[in-house]
Amino acid sequence: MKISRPRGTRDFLPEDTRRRRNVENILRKVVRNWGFSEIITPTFEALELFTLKSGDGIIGELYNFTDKGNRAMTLRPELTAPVMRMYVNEMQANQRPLKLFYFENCFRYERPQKGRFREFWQFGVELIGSNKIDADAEVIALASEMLKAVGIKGSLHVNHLGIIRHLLSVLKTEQQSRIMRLVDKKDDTGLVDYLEEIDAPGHLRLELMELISLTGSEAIEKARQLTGDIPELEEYQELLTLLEAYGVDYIIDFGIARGLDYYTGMVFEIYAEGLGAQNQVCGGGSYQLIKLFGGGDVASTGFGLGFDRIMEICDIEPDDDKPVVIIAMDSTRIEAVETATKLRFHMPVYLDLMKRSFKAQLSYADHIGAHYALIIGESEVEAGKVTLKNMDSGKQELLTIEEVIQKMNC
RNA sequence: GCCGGGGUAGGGUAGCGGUUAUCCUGUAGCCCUGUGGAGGCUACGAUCCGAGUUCGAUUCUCGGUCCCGGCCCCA
Repeated sequence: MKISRPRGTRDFLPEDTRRRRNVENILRKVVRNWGFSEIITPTFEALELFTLKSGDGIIGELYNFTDKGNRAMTLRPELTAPVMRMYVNEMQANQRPLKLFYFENCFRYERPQKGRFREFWQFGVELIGSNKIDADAEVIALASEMLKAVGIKGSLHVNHLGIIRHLLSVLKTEQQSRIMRLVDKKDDTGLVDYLEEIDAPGHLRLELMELISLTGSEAIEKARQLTGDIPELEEYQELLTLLEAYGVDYIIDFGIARGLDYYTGMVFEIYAEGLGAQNQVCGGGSYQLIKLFGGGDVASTGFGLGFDRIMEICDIEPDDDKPVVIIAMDSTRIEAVETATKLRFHMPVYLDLMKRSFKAQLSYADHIGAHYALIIGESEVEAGKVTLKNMDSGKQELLTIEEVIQKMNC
């Protein structure tokens, strides 16, 4: 009986895994250098954690189940909620800001397509405890730096929701969120229809439609003409100034809304090319979720990077790990094992496990792309040395094990 | 949940009603029991699943499933 892999999941072969781990570690290094600490949360959580955040509607998109104690559980579909839950459970007394990051797999019951899987990996950052624009700026700059570190050019779109919210403040809360969702989807006709439906004031319609179309260097000034001098606009300007100091290229985009109610101010998204319909590689903003999970009124800002999408367009290759292949005769197998054991403290070593002929062992070394073969035959054993053969040049020399270690630069 | 395009050895493919199901690559071994990469030889290995049409289906029809892309959704 042949069992196939579950839909939307992937097997990562040795080469894929090496590439992924490599990129993953590059990202980790960057984030650590920005002063963030890695955390791990459970692979499954109480279902309520996510319905509380996103509504019952998401259950259809979850890998949820009832456990043997009749508890409603789910594999995590994302990590922001778990991290906030962890904060509320364990870290409320910690000094702020808390700078946390994670790299974990998530699960969503969705139709797979390019850059979208049922099991996927998210690399995310959450900065908890600061509601200052400085925190927002640092988080955006970090996202931008991470992508740069793995050689991805993306376009970064930033917005400050305070401005659109100011404009909409005359409307009811639920009308506001409906509008935000339509803006997020870039559904202009839907938006016009809805404004008509709720009979929004004419000037508001015009101002809103103009605001969300604003982008580019003049955008702030144009927005000011629409809203007048408001603190949110000041703050936005301050954010942009900081981003320039960080050396981040950004695009002002009043059309970024992120569709969800818990975003409070700054929001951003990064798009990359070569990904088809799913071209967003990063999204984030400042939000208020901690209160929802029973904690205090603590602001956070963070983002998630779609690691699989990054891998799709990232062409960074890991360094060769210079393996050495030991080639022995049947009569020198014991010495070969002993030598391998010593060398394995210093380098990757292959030993023949197939009882192959001398020639076939050498051929194997060639096939796996080894740069060095180490010949241990009877004459080498007699001399108490080994023959190191350079597979590229074909040259070989008789050396002691210590000399081999030194020569291999370990 | 919906729409489109696809499933032939491990990978890449040809055949499109009757073939020992093609070729390349791969893997194991031999030619060649202390020197690899080339070549030759041998072996291994496939029609996604199930129904239907037919004397006969890899080929045609339907259903399922999986893959690819898109819609919806995107926390």
